[in-house]
Amino acid sequence: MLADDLKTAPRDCGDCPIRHKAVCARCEPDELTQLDKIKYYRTFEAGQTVLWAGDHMGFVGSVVTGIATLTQTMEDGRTQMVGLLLPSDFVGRPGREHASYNVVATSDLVMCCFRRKPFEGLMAETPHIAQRLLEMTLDELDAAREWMLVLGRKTAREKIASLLSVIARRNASLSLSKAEGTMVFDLPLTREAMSDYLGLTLETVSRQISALKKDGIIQLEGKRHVTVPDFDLLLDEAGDDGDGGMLS
Amino acid sequence: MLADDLKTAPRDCGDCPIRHKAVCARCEPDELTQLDKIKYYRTFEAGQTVLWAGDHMGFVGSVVTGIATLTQTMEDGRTQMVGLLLPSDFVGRPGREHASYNVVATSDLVMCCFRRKPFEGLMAETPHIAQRLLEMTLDELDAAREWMLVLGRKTAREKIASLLSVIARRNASLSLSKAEGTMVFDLPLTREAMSDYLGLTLETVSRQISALKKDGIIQLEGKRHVTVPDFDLLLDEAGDDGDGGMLS
DNA sequence: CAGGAACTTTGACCCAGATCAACCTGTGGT
DNA sequence: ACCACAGGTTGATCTGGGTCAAAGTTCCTG
Repeated sequence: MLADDLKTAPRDCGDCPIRHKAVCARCEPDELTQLDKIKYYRTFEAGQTVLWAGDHMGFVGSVVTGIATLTQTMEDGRTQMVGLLLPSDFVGRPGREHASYNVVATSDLVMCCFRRKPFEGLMAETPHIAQRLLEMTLDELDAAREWMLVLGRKTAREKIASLLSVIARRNASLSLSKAEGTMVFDLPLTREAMSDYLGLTLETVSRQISALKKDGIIQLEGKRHVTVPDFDLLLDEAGDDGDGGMLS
Repeated sequence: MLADDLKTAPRDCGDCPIRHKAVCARCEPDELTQLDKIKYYRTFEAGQTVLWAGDHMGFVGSVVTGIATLTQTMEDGRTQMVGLLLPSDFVGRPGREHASYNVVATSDLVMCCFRRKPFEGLMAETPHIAQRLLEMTLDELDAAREWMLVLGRKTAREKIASLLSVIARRNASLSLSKAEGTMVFDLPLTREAMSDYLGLTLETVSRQISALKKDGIIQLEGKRHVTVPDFDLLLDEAGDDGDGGMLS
């Protein structure tokens, strides 16, 4: 299965599914050629740790397919997820020797990696890369701040509804459809991972999901497959104002 | 008093107290001349709102002196601080028409503003500005993620100790001294602002500060002047591992 | 197809922090 | 000098979500 992934991993940037969204999105063909020289693919199985906080980082890179989590842990084991890495998201910080967070593959994962030193050199010469990275970092900062409101001020039910609406909205944008009306998707996270994202216990996550189901806000088939009959109802439960946080 | 601030505001970038830390830190003299053409100073009194979320933003800029807060509010009034803006911190997002957060001056405030459109143009031509902004944004993202752990997983006492240690550490870095041993500083925030930062009520903030005082972790003169006899003890209370989060 | 292991749900109980309320303290205005 | 008021403290009580415990589901693996 890993061998399969390696075989099906894009060899050519032209075929790459994240070509227009990743850190290389703005690159011209010649810049892409440069990047191509220092890139290589790595695959990870679901559950595998990509990086431990404090590890030396020889590379930076982009998630091509699959999902990974960025987590921080206290000595006594309390864990907080601080980022959810989806296809096109960037891992690592140019100029930084050591990883700041744990990166764990939640599903099978393919990453497009660049050796760090050459990448930093390329970044200094190629404004298109730095520009795109700035834009992506600003987006991540907005997402992190949005999440601070969720963590600091929302109730357990609102937290769950917020997470579901984020996942639903992202799924819609992948399939190029609007975030409205009936929506169907699969949860990419276990109850425990959700609890780490939301600053709750897994029992509370389970209870609140059951409650939303009972109230008809969502429907469940199995543990992971979710149907949202009316997206606006879900947004009401999340306590967000109407606009859905889409500012520009 | 406002007139005073205006008079004492630096007219020349050479004298500017944030020259080596702000978004202009990397600029060459000629680049600085360009920036100088589109810059102007604005002052705000303590308590004044600099920007409302959703406002049209005609400018971006840097905090020169004073302190401001970045907050997000839900319709029912629940408020979460998502950033604390200190001298040299940047306000606004290039390319974004409207403010995403409320910006409120916590103390009297002087800002160095740039008209947004010309600034965006300059950024495209001057890699030094974009480079520095990327670096600053990555630092803010790290700070936001650190705060997600505080909000999601720490107890009230740990939250207070975390906030105090952040403030103490920052004060130390301003006075170029090490963060260790006995430290003395003033709280730049009201109890209510602290509660908005930490996702607590102001009563809980007050109680936990009293508890830390009773336990000898801190001493108080008046409401704002804090003495930390042993910084390591405070860090223990914050639940942080020894390293203090200084990764690079 | 039995036996696990990982994940999930549900119930009973408890407690940290919220809420409601009273009072204290310092500062500026008239 | 007095008052008003913003900011802060402290007490009493309540409750949302945590903790502990048990059992149900799904999916492997032998």
